[in-house]
This record gives sequence, structure tokens and C-alpha cells, in this order.
Amino acid sequence: MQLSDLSPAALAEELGQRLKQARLNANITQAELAKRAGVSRKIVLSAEKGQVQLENFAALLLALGLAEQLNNFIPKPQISPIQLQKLQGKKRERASGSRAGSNQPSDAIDEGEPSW
Amino acid sequence: MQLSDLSPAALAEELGQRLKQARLNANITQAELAKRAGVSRKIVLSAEKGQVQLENFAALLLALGLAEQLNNFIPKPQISPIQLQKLQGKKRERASGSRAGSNQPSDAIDEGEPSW
DNA sequence: CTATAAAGTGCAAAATTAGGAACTTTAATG
DNA sequence: CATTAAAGTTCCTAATTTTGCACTTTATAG
Repeated sequence: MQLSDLSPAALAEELGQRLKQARLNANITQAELAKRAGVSRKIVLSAEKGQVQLENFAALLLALGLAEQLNNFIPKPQISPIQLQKLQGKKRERASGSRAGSNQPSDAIDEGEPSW
Repeated sequence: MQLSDLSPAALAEELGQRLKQARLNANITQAELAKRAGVSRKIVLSAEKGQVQLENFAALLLALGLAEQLNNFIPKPQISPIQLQKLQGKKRERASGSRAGSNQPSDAIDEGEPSW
């Protein structure tokens, strides 16, 4: 399955289902997970449907011992090579563009080689 | 850095920062990302601080072409070996426990080998 | 098959987030 | 160093989420 083909809602839902499976694999109840994560049971319930604040989702991942895996997904942001050449000393804090007229913020996301 | 040492809020914040770095690497503005993701600019702003609904975070990942990476983080939930032996045909939908007294939902998360 | 604990629903109140526009601050191009 | 667009802030309102409790449904151990 291609996660990138899903709608935002469907993607969030998929993440919720994976969280649920992880809980079941650990064989703990929603109530127990809620207690460990320091959130209400309702949060667990709706998180498993993908409807949850990122912070609460994070709390659940931590409680399940899954937090470290996040490094694989959004790896600690290295600075892109293109920028590396540009930046002299300081790191970029804003998106740029040519200055004329107004803007062409890099029209399409650079597919192909990961930008970092 | 150990993600697992962070508080839920700090972890969410870290994810937000990584999202931001990914946007900067793609060199697109918050406004442009918002447009592409179909969300308001405020969502981008607060998402980069880690305060955002999972669904909106998902929308931003999709817009940045990062969705596929999610497979690395919460891998498609395989069924744990322990369960594989138990389940005959159907897959588990609830956490269990011994039946006596009340409950001992697997006291500690099984560290060591990943449960799947 | 039965008993029972886990999971899911409903409701009202409280809290937080999101929308949108206007405005301020600041990075960084030229 | 000046200009200007990106990023961040503020304010008010609308929408959504979160809580907590009670209750219903359902998976599953025995």
C-alpha cells in the first residue's frame, strides 16, 4: 500500500490503526495505556482512529516504547547540500526565492533523491 | 539524543522542528505549503511547534512528500509471535489477561527484541 | 455457554484549536 | 545597508477536541 496515495484523514487513520496494533502486541488495555501515558481513555480511543493532537499521540508512542522509531521516519533534519553551499556560517530560517516580481517557491517538491 | 527521554510535549515539538527543516530543505514558504496541503497558514505555523492535530500533520507530510517514510516508523503492524501461536484463524481485537481477581496487563512494556 | 473485563457510545461542560485578517518583526537578497 | 517578503503575533469568533461519568456492546477466557 502506498501511504502517499491516502488522503490526510486516511493517513491519520492508518497511523491510528498501527498504534492500536502496537498496543495489542504489547497486550495492554486502552485503560492501562491511558494511565501509563497520562491521558484519558478517550484519547486512546480516538487516537486509534487517528483523531488526536500530535502531543497526545506522542505521549502514547512514548508509553508504548515506540518513540525511538521516529528517528527513522522524520530523520533528524540534516541540512540539504544545496543549502550547505549557500549558507556561510548560519543556518537558513526562511524559505527564499528570487527577488523580482514576487514568488516562485520551488514549484514542485523535488522528487528523486531525498533532499537530505 | 534520545527521543524516548523527551516529554510528550517536547517530542511533539521535536517533530514539528523536523517538519520545518524538511520544508526549508524543499525551500517553500509556510504559505505555499499551507496552500499545497489544503490547510491554513496558521496550521503550518503551529504544526512546526508541535501543536497540531494528527490529521493536519499528515496533510503536511503528504504535501512535502514525506508520507512514505512513515512506514519506517510505525511499520505496518505485524502480528506478534506470541499472538500468532494463540490466535486460531481470527486476529486479536482486545487486550487480554488472566481471568482471576482482575488484571495484570503485562506490567512493563517488553523491552529487548521488538515485539514484532 | 457464561461471566466478565475490554472496547465503544452518548452527553454536557470545559478547554483547546482553527479560521481569518491586520499588523509587527526579522531574515536575507541584491 | 535598504528593501521586502517570510515568519511570527494578536484578537475575536467558530469549531473541534478533551474530560468524566454512566451505560451498552462484544470479545474471549475458562
